[in-house]
Amino acid sequence: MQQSDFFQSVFQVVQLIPYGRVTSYGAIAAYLGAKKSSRLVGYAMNASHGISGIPAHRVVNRNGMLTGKMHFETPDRMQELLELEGIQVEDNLIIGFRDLFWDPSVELAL
DNA sequence: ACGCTGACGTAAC
DNA sequence: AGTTACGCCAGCG
Repeated sequence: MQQSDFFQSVFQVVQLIPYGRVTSYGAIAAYLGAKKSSRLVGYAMNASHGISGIPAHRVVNRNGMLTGKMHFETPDRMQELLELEGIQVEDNLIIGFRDLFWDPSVELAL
């Protein structure tokens, strides 16, 4: 494997995100037991470009803001994909983010 | 081989 | 309550 185990874990969690739901980098990092490494989660997403099945558009920052939209094929692609899943987005901010938030440490840890 | 940057988040001031 | 600084680790210049 080229990517570190941390990266693989991130990809796996991201793929587990249900349709119409979103999560944050920090939530994934916390689930992996490295909340301080939240930056690595975002960085892992950057590596997900060459991997299929990684809905990076469902991963946003703690504010529910589409900070990484600029890294997609097109800056508008991320918001577009979210709206297609029924998620309302305005000014790069997910509306009802708290309600759509999917926490792996809660949904998976159970 | 070395250093800076970067899809974040928390702590400190 | 708002702003600044730091940590984390991999990728790239």
